[in-house]
Amino acid sequence: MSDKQTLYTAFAAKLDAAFDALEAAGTLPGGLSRANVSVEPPRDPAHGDLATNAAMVLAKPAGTNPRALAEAIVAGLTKDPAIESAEIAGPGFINLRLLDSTWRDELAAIAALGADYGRSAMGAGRTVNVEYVSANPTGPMHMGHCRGAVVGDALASLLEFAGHTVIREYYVNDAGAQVQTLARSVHLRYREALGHDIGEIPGGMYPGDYLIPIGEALAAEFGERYADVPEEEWLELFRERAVAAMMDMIRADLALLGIRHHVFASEAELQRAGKPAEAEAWLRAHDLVYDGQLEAPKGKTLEDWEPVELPLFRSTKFGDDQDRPIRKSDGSWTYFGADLAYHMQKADNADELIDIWGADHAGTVKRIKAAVAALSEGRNRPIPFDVKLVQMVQLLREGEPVKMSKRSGNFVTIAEMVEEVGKDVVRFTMLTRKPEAQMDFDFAKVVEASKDNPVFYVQYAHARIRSTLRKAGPEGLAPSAEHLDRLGPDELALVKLAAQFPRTVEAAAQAREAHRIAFFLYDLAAAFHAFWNMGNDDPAKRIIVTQDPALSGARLFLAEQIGQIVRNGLAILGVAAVEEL
RNA sequence: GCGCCCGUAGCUCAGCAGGAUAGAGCACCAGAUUCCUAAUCUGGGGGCCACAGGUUCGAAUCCUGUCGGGCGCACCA
Repeated sequence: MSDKQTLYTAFAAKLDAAFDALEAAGTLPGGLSRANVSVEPPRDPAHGDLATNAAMVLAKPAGTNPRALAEAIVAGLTKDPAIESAEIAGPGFINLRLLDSTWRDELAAIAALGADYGRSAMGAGRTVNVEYVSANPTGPMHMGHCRGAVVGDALASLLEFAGHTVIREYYVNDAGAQVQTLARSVHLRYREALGHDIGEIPGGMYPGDYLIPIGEALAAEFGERYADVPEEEWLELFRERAVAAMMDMIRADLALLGIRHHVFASEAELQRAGKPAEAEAWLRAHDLVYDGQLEAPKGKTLEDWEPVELPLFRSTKFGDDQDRPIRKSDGSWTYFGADLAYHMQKADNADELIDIWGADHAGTVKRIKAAVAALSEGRNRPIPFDVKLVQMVQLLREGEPVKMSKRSGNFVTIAEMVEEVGKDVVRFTMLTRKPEAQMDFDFAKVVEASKDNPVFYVQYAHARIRSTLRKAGPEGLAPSAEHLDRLGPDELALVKLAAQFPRTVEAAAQAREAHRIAFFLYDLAAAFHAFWNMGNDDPAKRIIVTQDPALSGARLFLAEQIGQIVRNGLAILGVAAVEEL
C-alpha cells in the first residue's frame, strides 16, 4: 500500500537513505540506533516545512558534535531535488523546505484518495477488541454512560481508519445480584399490571417507570401464573425477560448516538459455558489461584468483617496490591472471577484488548490487568491490554448543575440529551476534552452558534466550503487541478496543515486518543476561516474571483480538499458533516 | 493509611510518545465593519507549566519526593 505513505514517512525514508550514504562514506559509524530520530513539521512554520533532530540525537554516539554532523547530513540531503533548501538552526535542528510542487501534489493526492485520505496501514493484520459501554442492563442509558460510549466508539473507528480490524464489544452483566433485583422489580410491576396492590416500591428495588410496560407484557403473556408462587419458579424467567427488554432499550439508546456493537457478550452464558471454571483450573495448575484469606479492608472498619477462606487469584504477582477472590463463599463467581474468564475469551479472538471504563472503576484496573498479564503467560503470547478511564461529565444548564437523583430514578437519559441537542453535538462535545479529564456539558453552550463552540466552528467550515462550491457552478466556475501553480503562500499554508491529517491519525491511533482528531479539525477549521476572512478585506483573495476562472478553479479545488479532510475527520468521530447550517 | 487520575494565562482547555521564543478560545485593552463570502474581523497585554530534586545536548512532557484537588479502596457490580 505505497499510496498510504505519508509525506512524512517518505521523507523519513529519504533521511534514512542519507544516513546509509554517510555510513558508507565513513562519516557515521555503522549500526547507530535511529529510533529517536524524528521528522516532523516544526512548531513554527517560519522554520520550514520539515525539521529533523537527527544531528542532535546521533552526534554523541557518533563521537562528533551536532553542528558538524548536521553539515554532513545537509550536504547529503540537498542533492534531493524535492528539497528546496536545508539549513541548520538552533542547537542542531535541520530545517527542510520543500518545493511548492510537493504541496500541490499532496493536494492532488487528497482529491485522488478522497474518503480514504488519511487511512493508514499501521494496524494491518491486527485485531483489536474494544469493549465499551457495558452498562448494567437494569435501566435506560443515562449521562453516566454517554462519554464512555462516545469515546469508545470513536476510538474503535479511529483504529479501523488506521488499518486495524476492530471488534466492538459490549459485556452484558446479566448474571449478578443486580439483575436478580431487576427481575424482582419487574415481578412487582407484573403483579401491579394484574391489579395487585404493590404499595410503594421497596427500597433497593428499581423504581423507574420504564419497567411498567415490561410488567404489563408479562402479565398479558402469563396472567396470574407467577403472581403468588415462590420466587424460584419465576426468578430465572423474569430475569431473562427483563434483561432482554433492557438490552433492547439500551441498543435503541445507543443507536441514537450512532453506536452499534458487533458483539454482546453475556456473563450468564459465559458462566453456563463453564468459562470461569476453566480459567480457575488453568490458574490453579499454574499456582496463580490458591485458597487463602482476604485481608481486612484498610482505612475503614467493617463491623461484620470476619476472615473467610476463598479462592484467591495471585494478582499481587502482577502488580496488584492484594490478591483477589474469584469466587464468593457460597461458591458463586465474583464479578472479577467472571470478568477474568471473559477477558480470556476476548483474547481468543483478538491480538489486543482495550476496555473503556468509567473512572469509578479505577480501583479494579490493577486486578484485571494482572489477570490479562497472567493470561498472556498462559497463551504464550503477549496480549497488549489497555484500560482507558473516562471521567465523569457534569451536566449544566446555563452554568447551573442539573439536579439528578438516582434514588428516585430521575436522571438525564441519553435519549433526552440527543433529543435536545442532537447526536452530532453530543458526540463532538464529548470528544473536545481528553477523556481522563473531568468535563462540563452545558446544554446552552453546546448548541450555541458561535465561534466559541467547536462543534459549530468545524461544522461551519464544512458548510461554508460546500456553499461556496454550490455557488461556483452558476458562475461558470468549477474546482480544477489544472492551475494549482496559481496557489500562493496563503493557500499552501492551508495545504501544509491539511497534509498533517494522516500523521495526526497515526499519532492519535498510536496513543489511542480520538480527541486529537477533534482538535485537529478545530485547528484546520480555524485556518480555513482565517483564510476566508482575508477575502473580506481583499476581494482578490476570495475563493471565487469571477474574472479569473483559473485562479478560482485552483482555490475551489483547494477548498474542496479541505472539506474532504473535514469530512474524513468527522467520519472518524461519528459526526455528520453538514451541507448548510 | 494505601492506590489511581489531575495540577499549564484571570476562566475553560490543547500541547503532536523529550525539541527551537509554551499555544487556542473566553474575558480584558485598542482599533475595524454604510463594502462583502461577516451566525464578525485585526492587533495587544497577560505564564516560576503547583513546588523541589534527578535523568538528558535539551524537560510542561520521563523518574523520585512534597503540597493541593478529585475518585477509589467488599465475597458489591
